[in-house]
Amino acid sequence: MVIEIDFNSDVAIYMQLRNQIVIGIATAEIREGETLPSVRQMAEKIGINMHTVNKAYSVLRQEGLVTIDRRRGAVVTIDVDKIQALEELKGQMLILLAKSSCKGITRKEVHQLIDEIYRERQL
Amino acid sequence: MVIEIDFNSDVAIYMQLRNQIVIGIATAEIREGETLPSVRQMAEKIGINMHTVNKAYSVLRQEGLVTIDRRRGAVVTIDVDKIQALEELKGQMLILLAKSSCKGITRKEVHQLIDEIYRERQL
DNA sequence: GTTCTGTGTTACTATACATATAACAATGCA
DNA sequence: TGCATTGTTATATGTATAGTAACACAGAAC
Repeated sequence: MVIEIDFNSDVAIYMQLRNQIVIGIATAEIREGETLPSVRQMAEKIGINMHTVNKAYSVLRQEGLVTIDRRRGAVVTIDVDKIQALEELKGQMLILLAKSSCKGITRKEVHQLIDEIYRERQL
Repeated sequence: MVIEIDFNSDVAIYMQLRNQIVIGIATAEIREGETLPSVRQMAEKIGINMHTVNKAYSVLRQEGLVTIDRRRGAVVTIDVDKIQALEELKGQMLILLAKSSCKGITRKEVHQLIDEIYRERQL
């Protein structure tokens, strides 16, 4: 799994990493039960600090996507709480849609964009 | 326009304010050409610091939703760059969809949720 | 014209978060 | 046992968030 960090982005490094791992899990590039590289390995691979990787893994744990264990490291273990996930999605989606609506993007275009993303990324 | 801030949220206050103003513009509760309350008025109304409001307004300016002028304050002036808006939307939507997909939310459910949001909030 | 009020802006401060370095503690293997 | 690898803790530093106080400009009131 290739991970690319944009150091000029205003998105925090640990968040960029978290996002790409989430995408990796969603696209089955990383499967449930598999172990993520150790914080040191991952850190060296992408040229950031071990601690920043640790933070990303912690966020993933808090989001119920991995479990962390001193022996095995971070294992992809999805804890599905669909109701909470839907609520969360709704709140964040509202903000995205509102901004888009201001910019003249229609409901139809949003639906098309979503299908496009599912198709392109094989979600 | 009623604005509510959750001081226990992990979302920054200025971002919560920005979000609610974006929703206000999207739902035409605030129309193009109208002026937002002055930073002091808004700050007092919702019980936060003037400077935090200023930050929210600055973000809105950077996003091309308002223009700021020492005389008139913050005026809703939408600068439509649809191509850029679509690109931005796509990037953020991908992350949302990936997370949702991990949690077992289907493409169909996403489409339904979007229609639900448009209906409920009259976007 | 002068004063007063209201506007955003700037300077400065305190706190929290993001990121990094170094040392630590626990586990597993040779 | 001794070594290597794991996540963790302690500490430091730069950046972002949020706040207080003082400023400078524009317009209204007088």
